[in-house]
Amino acid sequence: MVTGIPVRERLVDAALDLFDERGYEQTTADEIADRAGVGRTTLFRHYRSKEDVIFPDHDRLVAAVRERLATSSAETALVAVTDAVRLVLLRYVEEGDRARRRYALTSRVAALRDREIASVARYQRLFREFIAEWMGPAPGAALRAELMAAAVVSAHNHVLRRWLRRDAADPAAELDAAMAQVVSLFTRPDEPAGGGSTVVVLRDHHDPEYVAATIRRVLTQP
Amino acid sequence: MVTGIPVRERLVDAALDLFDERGYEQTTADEIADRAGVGRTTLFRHYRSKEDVIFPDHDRLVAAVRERLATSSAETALVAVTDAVRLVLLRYVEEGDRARRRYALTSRVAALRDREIASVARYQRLFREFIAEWMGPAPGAALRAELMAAAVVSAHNHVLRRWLRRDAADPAAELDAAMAQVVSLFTRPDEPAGGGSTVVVLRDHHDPEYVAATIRRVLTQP
DNA sequence: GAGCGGCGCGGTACCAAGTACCGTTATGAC
DNA sequence: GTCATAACGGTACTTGGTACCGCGCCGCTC
Repeated sequence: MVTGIPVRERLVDAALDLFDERGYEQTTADEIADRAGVGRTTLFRHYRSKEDVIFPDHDRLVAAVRERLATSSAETALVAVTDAVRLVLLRYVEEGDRARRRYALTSRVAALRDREIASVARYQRLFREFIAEWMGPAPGAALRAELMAAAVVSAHNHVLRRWLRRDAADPAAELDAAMAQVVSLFTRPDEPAGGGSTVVVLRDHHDPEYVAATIRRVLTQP
Repeated sequence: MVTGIPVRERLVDAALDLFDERGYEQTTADEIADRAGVGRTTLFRHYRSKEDVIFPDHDRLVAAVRERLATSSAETALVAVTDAVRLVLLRYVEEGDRARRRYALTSRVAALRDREIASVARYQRLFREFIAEWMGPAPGAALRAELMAAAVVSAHNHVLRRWLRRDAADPAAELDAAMAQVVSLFTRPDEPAGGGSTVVVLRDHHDPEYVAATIRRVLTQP
């Protein structure tokens, strides 16, 4: 082969192009392999299935999330959760245009949408288990953990979709704000009932202006 | 045919039995049809896919949920949501043992678990759209609606799983309690800040004792 | 009772995803 | 030069799912 572009990349490009041109179901694995200049066998050697070609390595990302969650104490649990979910968001954002093309496909093709949802559910499960362990065996904690995990993932999805639709200029900041809202939602009832305390979780290397802006955003749109 | 049992039922029983005996992937569509005493064509005439055999008519249930949500005003929105999600729970509970067998399968087989998750996501989408419309175009409402829809579905899943594991004697009551917690979670911040108001949403035909018990449960395990 | 139209069913053939296996080629170590 | 390894391609096979055709059964009409 003349091209220096790796096989995996060529396959992804070929698949995305063909899915756009002819639709997902109408595109056969042979055609993808042909356009990428490889055999059908090679396609399935690199990707487990036809869907897998356009989905990133979720397994690796799930592992990264698990790792980030594992390195945290009880005090830093919420920071770990926020960091971990930001990890996922940034992975998408790094993909840039490719993530947007995938989003356009998942919006049209039910099979791909289901696949995406199943992937997200794995993150949610991770968060649920982590939060449940963090909350301990108190009565009602299991439900609270499940609700909070769902909220975390939903916040992520919300911001991600906004970014995919080009409605979010600074997705990381929006995620921080959304996560702050989630955290406040689930920690407020346990507060001393002072009425209106808000918890904001941020990474440690933001500049003060950014922190101020984020806090302002959280407080002005509760 | 001698048996008076409908074909669809025979297919479901055959599929569940075979999945238990040999596992899901190891069971072929031919075998299911054979055991049910019909041809392979007939199987795919009644069910769109091999998975579909053991999953209930989600389409019909989704339609029922949509219908229940549609018949509600702004004041009764939360009651409609609670009723609708209870509709889904009770549909599972009515299935009884069959739901439990399916649960055992979805716990083992990744493909079936993904399928189940995708189905649940459709309910969640319905709730999200309904709640978003109910909340209106206020800033931050879209996120709040998404969080609340996720919480509603999670509450349902939590109770459902407890019932499937035989940990819930009265799933309807538990769902009421869980939903009350969800509603309070998302309505408390808008309250006059009196500190500790709890909203309980119940069906209108419960007897007073039941109402009292539910309220007690909600207040004692916040 | 003869015809007749709809309906549920079975069989065959076909398509495409995914798997298993084998042969080929290139690359690099010794 | 030889051998080992890894990546690739081709062929054949299994299986889920679709399309199509033909058969038998039931009820209806005349």
